[in-house]
Amino acid sequence: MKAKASIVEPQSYSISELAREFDITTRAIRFYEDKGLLKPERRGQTRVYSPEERVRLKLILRGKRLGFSLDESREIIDMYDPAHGNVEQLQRLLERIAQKRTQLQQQLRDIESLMGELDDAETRAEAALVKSRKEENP
Amino acid sequence: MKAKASIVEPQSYSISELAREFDITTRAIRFYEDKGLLKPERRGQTRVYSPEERVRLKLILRGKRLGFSLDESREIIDMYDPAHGNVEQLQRLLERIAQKRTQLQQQLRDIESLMGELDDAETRAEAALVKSRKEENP
DNA sequence: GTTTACGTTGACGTAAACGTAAAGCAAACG
DNA sequence: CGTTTGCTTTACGTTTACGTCAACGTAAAC
Repeated sequence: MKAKASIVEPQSYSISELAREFDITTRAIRFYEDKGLLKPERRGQTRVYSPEERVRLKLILRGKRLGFSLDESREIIDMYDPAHGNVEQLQRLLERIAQKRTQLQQQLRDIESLMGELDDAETRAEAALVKSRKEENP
Repeated sequence: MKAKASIVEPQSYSISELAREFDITTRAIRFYEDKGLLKPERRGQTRVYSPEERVRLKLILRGKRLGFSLDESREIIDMYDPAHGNVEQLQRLLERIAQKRTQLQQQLRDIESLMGELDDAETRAEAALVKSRKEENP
């Protein structure tokens, strides 16, 4: 029993719709296609994006937020699709998954420490602010 | 009562020592200096790095792991130093701290979801691997 | 005394990720 | 019918973050 909300997901998107939604340029979207990360259909000349393509775009942008290159994002996206068939490839896939996980764990640690330092910096800045206000209003 | 370990921290480092330690090139280190992220002293012509400069380098590299540009890393590093004096600057600093925190929280969410997806992908890949092995050894 | 190691300053090259016109087609509007 | 709107391809430009020589200095090692 899946209860869908009353907002129906569009079955297709234009390039400028996607650009507006994600606040990027159409140039960027075409660039991702050039690099093999997107493969929209064509209605004549014009690009038509399916909901699946839209998801791929979201994954690309999430990758960017995490500092991934487009090649890295492509690799990650490729991890979702069917199973790459043979044993060797599957083992390489499992290795890459493990590597990515390790990298993400490092990023988690980096974020934690940076968060702590931001807290400290904030504390000092607030203290300095109070002091600064006193000096300006003695 | 602080009990220091028996390993004494060097009081200074050469550029190639730092390059080896962090597995980067001396070219990169000089580049960071060009961009104003490092300011080593000089013994004659030669650069001499204090432990503090070494920490700054570590912060730069942590920034890179989080996908920050050098400009962003410089901003973050600048958040640590004395208090920038006047009220306006302190308020801008507090704003930037808040912004960075928001960004890091987004990164945390991104990592969480990606971690989950890696788990799924791993599960599927392992299943496909078992199946693939059976087919090769029927 | 010269090879070897390590350092220096240019200066040019390059890969990634787009930005920015330029020029053209195609439907839709007034 | 002309023009605005939206899309297309082609192509050169730009920024970031270094890589890669080249040519030179200095100092220890053989």
